[in-house]
Amino acid sequence: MDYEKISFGSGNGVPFAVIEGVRHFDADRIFDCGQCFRFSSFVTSDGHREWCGAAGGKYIAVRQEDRKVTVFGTDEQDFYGFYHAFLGLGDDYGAINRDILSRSDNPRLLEALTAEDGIRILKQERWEALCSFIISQNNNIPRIKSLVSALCERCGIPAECAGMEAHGAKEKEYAFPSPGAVAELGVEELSALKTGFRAEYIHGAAVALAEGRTDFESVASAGSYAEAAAELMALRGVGPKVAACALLFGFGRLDAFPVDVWVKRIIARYFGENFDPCGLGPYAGVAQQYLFRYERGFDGN
DNA sequence: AAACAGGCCTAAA
DNA sequence: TTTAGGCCTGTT
Repeated sequence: MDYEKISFGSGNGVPFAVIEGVRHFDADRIFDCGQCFRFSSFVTSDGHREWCGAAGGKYIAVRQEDRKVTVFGTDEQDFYGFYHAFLGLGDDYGAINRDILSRSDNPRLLEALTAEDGIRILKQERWEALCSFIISQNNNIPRIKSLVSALCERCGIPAECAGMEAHGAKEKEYAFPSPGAVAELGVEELSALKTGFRAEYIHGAAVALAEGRTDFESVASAGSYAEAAAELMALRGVGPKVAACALLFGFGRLDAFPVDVWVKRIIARYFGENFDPCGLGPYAGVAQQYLFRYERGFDGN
């Protein structure tokens, strides 16, 4: 495992978890690589930079000091119930990196992995991941963030954030809304949130989930990547890229390999025409994130 | 001002 | 089966 010890405490009425001796964990790279849209960096009054946002029904703040990571806003029960997996701490990135490198001698991949080591694939909630990436199409990241945040404020239930003002929480913070809540909004209201042509995609997916016509359990237990992706792509507005992102970031399918314009460029330039992501093995999606972030570059917002 | 932003759908070869 | 346009909206 990639850490030595986890302990818990509380201060100023805020519970926290402390992960010590972490390796392959870089909060900046994790939260600033385009995989999630609800976290932003915040500098506390005592000068600590943290990544803060709502996930798992609560507002949390992640602070990293070298090999020590503190997660504010979670107690032991929440932590093992959600945030441990959310932060990818159940995955062994030392082993993942070795596996990736054992399958490819591509110099660009080695370079990217070396430069971007510390990225971990967040295990986000399934619907949040799917819905967010439906929204992402033909949008840039700042706008995706603002649309997702508008949606949460419009119909998400309040996220627990007591005592978290010192970590950048506003008076009210909101969890990502359930499919039912989004379905109830209707296409009109979704449109009013400036989601544009995606409004009917979002609504259709929300209804399919709420009615159980699309079943995430079934997607999660699909025998192959292709089957899982096909179930998601039955939804209007969900193509190969959005499905891959949902599976990678929401279902823990680390073999999912989203191909967007950047990755297309990377493949063309460094890998060649007959590139097959399957060749990168069961952690191809992790490799994709290394390559993607290395190529694109992020500046921390 | 025109082009583009982490795609997808539809129509047409 | 593959390939062009068009698409809401906002920013540069």
